[in-house]
Formats: sequence, structure tokens, C-alpha cells
Amino acid sequence: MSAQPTEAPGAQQEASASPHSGIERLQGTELAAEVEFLTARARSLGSGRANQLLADLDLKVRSYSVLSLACSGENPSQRELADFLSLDPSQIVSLVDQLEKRGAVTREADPRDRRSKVIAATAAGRRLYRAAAAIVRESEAQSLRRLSTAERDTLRSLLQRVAFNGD
Amino acid sequence: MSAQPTEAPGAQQEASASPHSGIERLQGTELAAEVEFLTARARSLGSGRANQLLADLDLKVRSYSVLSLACSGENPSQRELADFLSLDPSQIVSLVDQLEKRGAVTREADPRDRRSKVIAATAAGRRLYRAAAAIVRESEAQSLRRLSTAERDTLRSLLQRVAFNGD
DNA sequence: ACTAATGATTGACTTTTTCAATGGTATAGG
DNA sequence: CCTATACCATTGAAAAAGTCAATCATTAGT
Repeated sequence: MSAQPTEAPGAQQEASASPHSGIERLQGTELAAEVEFLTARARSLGSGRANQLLADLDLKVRSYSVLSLACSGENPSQRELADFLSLDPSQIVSLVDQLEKRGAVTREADPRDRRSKVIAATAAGRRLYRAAAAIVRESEAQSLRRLSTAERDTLRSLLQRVAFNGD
Repeated sequence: MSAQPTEAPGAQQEASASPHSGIERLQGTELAAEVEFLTARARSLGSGRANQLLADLDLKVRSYSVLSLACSGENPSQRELADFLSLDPSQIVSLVDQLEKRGAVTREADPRDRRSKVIAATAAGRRLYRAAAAIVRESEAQSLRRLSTAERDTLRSLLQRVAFNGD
């Protein structure tokens, strides 16, 4: 095992599915105090779980996000999706391709600007979204289970300011 | 489908500071309220900026993270690095390979368990780390510039509980 | 009208992620 | 002691994600 001579006090390892590796020792390092790192780790855990759960619907976090925006009523263009999701426009093309092939969204030429295509959800797409959103909520609840409702709101609000800091 | 013409279709072209695409309209959507999504976006922006700045030192966020833990004094094994950084063990191999080739870290067989290799930084590695850490601090300051010191602490603390929620 | 910019798309290419297999080593049980 | 099982680091292959430049159609600027 690890290099720790002293056996862990509460050597609880069976009980549940907690493969607590030897991570605790590293939680006091400088890296573990960097928001950059914490964000990456939180995201990795969160999207890992969400992807696993969404697999039942043949969706991933990415396609779910596109579907969600397609259902928002804001009629986003592919360019807007790319900017909002921090993806390359070419990635949006294939994401929309898949959802369109599936009958979940449609591409409509924007009458104001015929270069641009507006993505909207079909009725089937909205049904799919409702099911997926329930799963994602459950997944998020798991990820945030250690936080109170107030803390979750605080986290959300702080993250919004970081994620949209108008850089 | 009522979002309408009032948003000046021509779209402003703020030359310098704000490449604000058409993102604002989507900030009120359900997706924009999901911590999962916000985390992904914050991380994408943050690591994008950090990678750009770290390029001066021929580092990326990934290699910087390994170097940081190598400098921590905790003498982590590759397995621990993998768990802590949410990476596959094989990715650690190549990350350590590069840093070792560069003379920044060493692999030492753990006397307690000769299967495992302990990663430690060399003097040159520590120098490199100090330079890189300064850059990363600067990058993080940029990412969090909209938050007060107290808010940054709050964010860090909440993220720690999410990133290490003992799942 | 002419030129420069933009949105979507394609294709090539690089990087990251994910997995299965292997050799060396430790641990548990007989 | 011996054997079965599990674990770590490593390799290699394959899938997914990300990056870029070029193109077509369209729009904006002058």
C-alpha cells in the first residue's frame, strides 16, 4: 500500500463502493488548493457519473447540453452553441447531426441570416430532454450531496461569475 | 419563439475587450444553472488560459500538476498520481516519462513495495515548478478576477468538498 | 459593386481517453 | 513453503475529443 507506517484509524474499506485510494495524503498539497485543479477534478468526477447514467438514453453530457439548449426556447444558432459550450463549430456540426438523425432536433435556416442555422427541439426531443434532465439532476445531486441547499446555490452563483467573467 | 428583433441583429463589434458572442441570451437557460455545466465551462476557460501561459515553460496543466505533486514532499506513487488527478495510469507513465527525460523528476523504486515507483522532483524540477506556479497563480487570478478574496476562499472550499466527496 | 468578414461544413491531423494484455511483485491461505 | 489472487507500472491499440485550415454561401462595410 502507501508509504504510511501508521494504519489508518478507521480502516473502513468494505461497507460500500468507496475505493478511497491513497488520495487523502495529497489533499494538503499546494495543488489541492488550486481552484483550477479542483474544478478539473470536480468536472471529471461529475461528467463521468453523468455520462454513465445518460448512457441509458444513448446520450452523453455533450449531446445532452445541445439538446437542452435546443429545448430552451432561445433558438440558438450553431455558432452560439459553440461559443456557449466552449466547443469548436465543427464539433457542433456532428453533435447536431446525431441529434437530428435521431429526430430530436431540427436545423432551420434563420430568415434573418441565411448563413446561420437555428437549432430547435422536436416533440420527441423535448420528451427525451425531460427524461435526460431528470437523470442529470440526480447525477448532480450525487455530486453535490455533501453540500447544503444554500451551499449549492452559493457554488452555482460563484461558478456562474467565473464561467461568464466576460473575458 | 418570441425572442425578437430588439437585440440589434447587426451585432456589435466591440473591437478590443469583449468578444461577447451571442452568449448572454443563453445564460438564463436551465443548462446555465447546472453546476455540472458551469464547472465544465469554467474549467475549459481556465485550463485554456493556463495552458497558453505555461507554454512558455513547455508545460501544460497536466504536466504541471504532476510536477507540483512531485514537489509536494509527499512522494506520491504513480498510482496515487493517477487517482488524484483522475487520469489513467498509462497517462501518468507518459507524463512522468516526459518530465523525467527533462530532468525535472525521478522515479525511485519504493523500498516498501518494489512494484510501485515514487516520483520526486529534482533541484531543476523544483526551480521549474516555482516558475510554473507563479504563472498558474497569475492565470488563476485572471480566472477569478471577478471574485473577492473571501469569495475565492468560499469557492475553493466548496469545490474541495465536491472534488473529494468520498464517492 | 467590391472587398472583407461570418456561419456552417468538410477533411486532415493531433491529443486525450479508454482498454486489454504483460511482467514483476506483494499478500493471503493452505 | 507454495500457490492463487491482486496490484503496480508499462505497452500498445483503438475510440473519442480537440484543433486547424479550406470552402461555399451569405452578409456587412465602404
